[in-house]
Amino acid sequence: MREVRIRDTLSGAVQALDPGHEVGIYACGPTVYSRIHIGNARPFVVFSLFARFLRSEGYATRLVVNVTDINDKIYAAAKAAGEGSAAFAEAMTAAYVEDTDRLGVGRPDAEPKATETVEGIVELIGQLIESGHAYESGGDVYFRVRSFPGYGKLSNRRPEDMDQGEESGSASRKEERLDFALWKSTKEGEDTSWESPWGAGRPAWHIECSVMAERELGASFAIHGGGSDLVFPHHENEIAQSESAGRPFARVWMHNGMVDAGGEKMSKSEGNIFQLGEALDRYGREAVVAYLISGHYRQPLAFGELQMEEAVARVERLRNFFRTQRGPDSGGASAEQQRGRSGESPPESGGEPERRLEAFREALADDFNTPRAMAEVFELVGEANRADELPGAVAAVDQMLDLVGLGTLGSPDEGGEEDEVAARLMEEREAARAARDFAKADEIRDELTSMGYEVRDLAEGPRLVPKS
RNA sequence: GGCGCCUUGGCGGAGUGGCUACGCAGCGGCCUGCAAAGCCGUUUACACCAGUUCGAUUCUGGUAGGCGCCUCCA
Repeated sequence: MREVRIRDTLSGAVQALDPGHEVGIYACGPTVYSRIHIGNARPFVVFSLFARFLRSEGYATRLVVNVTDINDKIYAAAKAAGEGSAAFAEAMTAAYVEDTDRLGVGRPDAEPKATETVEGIVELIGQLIESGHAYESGGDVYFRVRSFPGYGKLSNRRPEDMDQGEESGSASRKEERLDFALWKSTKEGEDTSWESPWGAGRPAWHIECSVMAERELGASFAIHGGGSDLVFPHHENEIAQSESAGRPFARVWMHNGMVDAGGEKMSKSEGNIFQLGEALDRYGREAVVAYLISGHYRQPLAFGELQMEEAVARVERLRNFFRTQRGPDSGGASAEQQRGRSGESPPESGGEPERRLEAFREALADDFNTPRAMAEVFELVGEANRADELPGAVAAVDQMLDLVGLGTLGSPDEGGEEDEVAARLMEEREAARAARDFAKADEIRDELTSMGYEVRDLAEGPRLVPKS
């Protein structure tokens, strides 16, 4: 177990995780009012892989990613779709799970929903009212911001500079402009509501995360994560709600940068979105994951056709590494038989592969620096390609890639249905080549190409590769 | 206006007070019947101006430009 350090948004300092305690991670998930886009996938991938890395280092880790399924936009979107908002939210939640499943980085340990947390929310709001941190007004409940001296510490702002910016209509119910809603009374046209001491209504944004994080991870958990656009007001408000109620909250705040398209943040309201499902269809899951880890999680990441094609090429280079390193016969072998992780011996002690693997892990331990880690992978790939033999290289690369959700690249190509036909054609082609009948050999290659195969004549013999 | 971040070679993107990041693309080779894969070479990269320093892309100050949040947002 090595020391893992993370840059903390709150203190601005790099903090080492406490190996003595469970590392509870709460990462804000999506509000389910539409299909998610590439930008939404970034935190999902980053935190899933970070949790995977921590586990591999021996940290007891628990990852929680919530689903916010109560929200103004859900009512609006459901109405536009002519559906009930509950059914709409359920359908969108299912779509979110389906899309993120396809990323192949696993599911979080818990995925609580706002709709299943209302009881706890009502309880917390009650406590805040009792202690004077919140007040009821016309069926709504608001948080009294000036009652919490720490307000602004996460986003580094002074309350007097802020403006919660709600429409002037509802603002009149608040004591002060910067107070924010904890509970909203049911409005005209809203088809879901919950009973509360303040009448029928629903939780406002922010409060559900305070409750779900504590319920799943206990008070004072290790890491709270999410997109950098949530720092204010969302996370600032979570701190205010929880700490005002005497409940210690997250110890470290970890925020990922935005994915931007055309120099601007990708967001649903900007309309410059690229849906995750479409990206998966078009480029494949490995390329999408490889793209998302190609930059440091805290920095903005440029998105575009060029970037995705580059990710495809990068992933293909890694596939080629396994194909050539494993020799000409592995192409058609069964997947289980050729599994690198089980089959190949671990990297030799003290050898180059082991040094690269070590550097890879160290890069991840240093504020989860995935681009630096990937540079180690490519360095080792280059070294192995150059060397006649580099024992342990395949196993080391496979281990590194597995850690960042790209372990499938080490799997041999799946044989297609035309396998037998293709094999026979290959034999015919070899016969033709032996007879120096290259016209016929090229004809057969064209035929194989149309079947979706690429033919590579290696020094050790010919090789069929499914075209990606 | 307030707070924060950023400006690296054609593109993406790390990093460091003095040593080739890495990937993609281009160009020229090697290998090959051809092609692919792989390998080798390649286009004086660190926005600008000062300062600190033996030495700065890397630290300090300023200038210009960009981005994010301050309203829903991963």
